[in-house]
Amino acid sequence: MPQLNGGGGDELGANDELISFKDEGEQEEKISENVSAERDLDDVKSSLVNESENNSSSSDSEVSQTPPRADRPLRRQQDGGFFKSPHYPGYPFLMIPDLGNPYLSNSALSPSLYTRCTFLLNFPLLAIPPSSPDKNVKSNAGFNPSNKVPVVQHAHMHPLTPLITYSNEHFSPGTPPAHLSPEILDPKTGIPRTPHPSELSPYYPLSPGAMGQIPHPLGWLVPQQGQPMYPITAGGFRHPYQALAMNASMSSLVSSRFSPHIVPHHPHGLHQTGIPHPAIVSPAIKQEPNGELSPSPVSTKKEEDKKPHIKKPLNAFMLYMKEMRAKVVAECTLKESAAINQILGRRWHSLSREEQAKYYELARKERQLHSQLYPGWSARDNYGKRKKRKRDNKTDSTPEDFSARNKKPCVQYLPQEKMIDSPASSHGSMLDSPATPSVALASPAAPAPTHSEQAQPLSLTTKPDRHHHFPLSSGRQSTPPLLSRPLPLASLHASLLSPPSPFHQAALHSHHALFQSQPLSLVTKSAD
DNA sequence: CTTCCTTTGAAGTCC
DNA sequence: GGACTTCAAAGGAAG
Repeated sequence: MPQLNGGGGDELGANDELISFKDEGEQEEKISENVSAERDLDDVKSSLVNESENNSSSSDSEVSQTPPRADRPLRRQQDGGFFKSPHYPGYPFLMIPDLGNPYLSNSALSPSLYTRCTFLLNFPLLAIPPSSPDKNVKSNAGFNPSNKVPVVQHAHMHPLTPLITYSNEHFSPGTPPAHLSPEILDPKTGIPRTPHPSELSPYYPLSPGAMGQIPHPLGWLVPQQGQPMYPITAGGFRHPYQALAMNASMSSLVSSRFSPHIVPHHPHGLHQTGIPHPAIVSPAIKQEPNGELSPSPVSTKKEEDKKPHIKKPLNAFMLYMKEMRAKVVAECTLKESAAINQILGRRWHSLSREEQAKYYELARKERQLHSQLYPGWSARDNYGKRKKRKRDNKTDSTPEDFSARNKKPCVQYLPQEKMIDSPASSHGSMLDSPATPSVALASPAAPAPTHSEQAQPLSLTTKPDRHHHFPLSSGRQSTPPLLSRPLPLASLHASLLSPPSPFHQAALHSHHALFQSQPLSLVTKSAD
């Protein structure tokens, strides 16, 4: 359990330490790679175009390509993939695929597999000279080349803010009241108390003045207009969270902002705290999506069934996924979450320490808040709520078992290579928490992508067998990953697996500039 | 309609 | 304390 910041702002210092080592070579490497990437861009483009044109008669040697859907790129442009995710925090620019990154040249992706990725075609931003990312950021802040990029963005919007939301619909980049800073409940007394400065995240070093401008990191707690958004039904509010009590005028606001799913109108829909936290998913409500919450005649349900389902707080990776999914989906025609998640998993490993640290910090706050909202909640409460997942193939999984379980053979996937190791798997996720910078510093920068992936066979399904490097890590992956259903992963553009591009770094730069007093060396370098 | 897939991390259980 | 299990999100695919 990550401890709270012990030393008031120490984490910042820690982050600085983290940052100092970071990307010294990586960023330069990226830059140089980008140079060469430009050189390859034409090839990539032409390759992409050619294959896009020809993929209707895709080669039979290709890896299980799903039938090409000519409508995909067009449709995506029409419906606007980015807007599909209302929470998408986005940066005011596109993440330009790092064509020179090791994933491109080293990954399991064949260039011929770009076919399903249309981002190059969809994002004319690629034509923008990469010389001045900052300029691009500004100049493109309101530019929406394909109606896929959110152009309306609060100037001070925290890129990660929406991640805090348990449900997208709760988030609104409004201006939170300063009094809604994370309220700390004394775990013993249950009495709200002002959080000690050391308990506040370094990522939200918000002065009281700044609080009025920057959306609350815990967005779901903060409504538009700076009003608390806890819906209170009559007598429903009996949470010790007194400081979060809302005035009566909120109910109307809440009613308009919350769907019936979220704003239950009967006591059963409320968590025992009286606060319909977005993490709460009431089974009863789920059953009546139209909002008719009339007491079920079948009230014979067990008390447990009536309990709202309090979801687990999202971990760092989940938060990252929520943010990045839309981007990946927008950049690629792939829609299968399983495939997207593989990409995201790799990109996660490719994140720098401080980038991951942000999510770890957010996740820590999530857990903290979650534990405050639901003091008695335990992850165990949700055990068994889901259907029993089929047993992991890691245990006594024999080839027979595997083939029996899986409907499709994965013949096209090469045998799992032991060395397949995602770039950052060298320790990336082992970065438990920013609170333990010493551990994080123990080994050099995560990304160092490479050698191992260079030899990686043509398969994206080769999930890094971290076990080889982290015998202490979860045994979940103790056996080579087996793919039961061949996903068209190989058709992903390698760049989707790449670490954030310099443009992304620039976004982080902007972000940090807004939210941190100290500049990050990493972005400073990248700005060069 | 339900389950699977896939990812990482947190937290739970079991030995 | 290590190994293992479950669940969190997501949405297309498959049964």
